[in-house]
Amino acid sequence: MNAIAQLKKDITPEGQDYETVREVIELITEEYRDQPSLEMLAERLGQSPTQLQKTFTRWAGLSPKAFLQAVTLDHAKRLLRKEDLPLLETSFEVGLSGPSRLHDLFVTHEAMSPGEWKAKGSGLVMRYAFHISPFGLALIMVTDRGLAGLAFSDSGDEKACLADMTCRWPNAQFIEDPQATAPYAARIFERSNWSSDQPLRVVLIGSDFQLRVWESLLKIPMGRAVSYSDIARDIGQPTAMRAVGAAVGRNPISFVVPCHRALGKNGQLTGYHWGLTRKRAILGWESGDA
DNA sequence: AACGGCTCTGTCG
DNA sequence: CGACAGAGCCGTT
Repeated sequence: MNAIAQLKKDITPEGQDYETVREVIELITEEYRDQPSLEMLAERLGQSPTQLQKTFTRWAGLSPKAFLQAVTLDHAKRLLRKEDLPLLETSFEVGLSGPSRLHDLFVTHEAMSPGEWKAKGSGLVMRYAFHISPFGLALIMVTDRGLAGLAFSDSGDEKACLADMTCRWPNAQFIEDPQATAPYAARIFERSNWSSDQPLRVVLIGSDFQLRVWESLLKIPMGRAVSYSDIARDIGQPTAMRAVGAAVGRNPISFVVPCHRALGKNGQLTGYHWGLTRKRAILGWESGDA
C-alpha cells in the first residue's frame, strides 16, 4: 500500500472536518443572498444542526455563525485597516518576538535564486509527502536546509498537486519520504507547536522579485491582511501591484508564507492558487485565534 | 507579444 | 451601491 492510501486509512476526525467546512463555505458563497440558517445548512449536508455546530467549533474554535461572519467582505475590509500599518516596517528577523507575532509561527528564511542552487551541482534533493491538515491534504516538501514547498489538495487530486509543485524545480530530485516531512506537518498545523523555541526553517527559491514579494508577505501578522498595492509599496515598486499579484500567486510555501493574507484593495479575495474556498477557510480559521 | 491572485475611472442600471 | 468596460502598470514565459 502506498503512502497516500495509508494516509486515507488513518484519517482522523479532525482531518475530515475540512470537507464539511468546505461544503458549507461553498453553499454560503453561492447562496449568501438567502442567508441560509444553520438548520438549512445542516439539512443540505445531511447532518444535524448540533453535529454541524460541533464540527465547526472543533475545526475553527469559532461558532459557525461567527465563522461565516469572519468570511464576509465586511470583515475582510477590516483586516485591511490602514492605521497602525507600520507592521510592514517592523523587523521579522529570526525569533525576535514582536508582540504582534507572539501567537504566530516564527520563521527564519533563507533565499535562493534559481541560478544559485542550479550552480550547486546537480540540483538539490527534495523529500515530500502528503499529510492531513486543517485545510485538506497538504503536500510538504523539504530540503536539508528547511521547508521548501507546501501545497494543498483535495483528496483524489494528489497527482495534479504533486505535478504542480515538482515542475517548479525541474532539475531537483524528488523522493517520497513521509518520515522527513511529518515533523514539519506537526509543527505547522498544530498551533500549540507554534511558539516553540526554535523558529521554523524555510528555504525560498525564486527570482529576485519574487523573493522580495514573499519576504514582504512574511511580515503580515496573523489576523491582518494587506492589499497587493501595499506589498508593491513595501518592496519599493508602488506601481508594480499587478506583477506583485503574479508573484504572490507563485508562492511555493502557502500558509507558512501567508499569501492568503493578500487581498484586493476593496477587500475582495480575488484569487488563490489552491482555490478561493480554501482561502476563505484559512482566513476564517485564523480569525478563531483572536 | 501575451498574460495574470491589480487598480482607477467612467458608465449604466 | 453593484456590475462592467477600458486603460495603464510590470515581471514572467
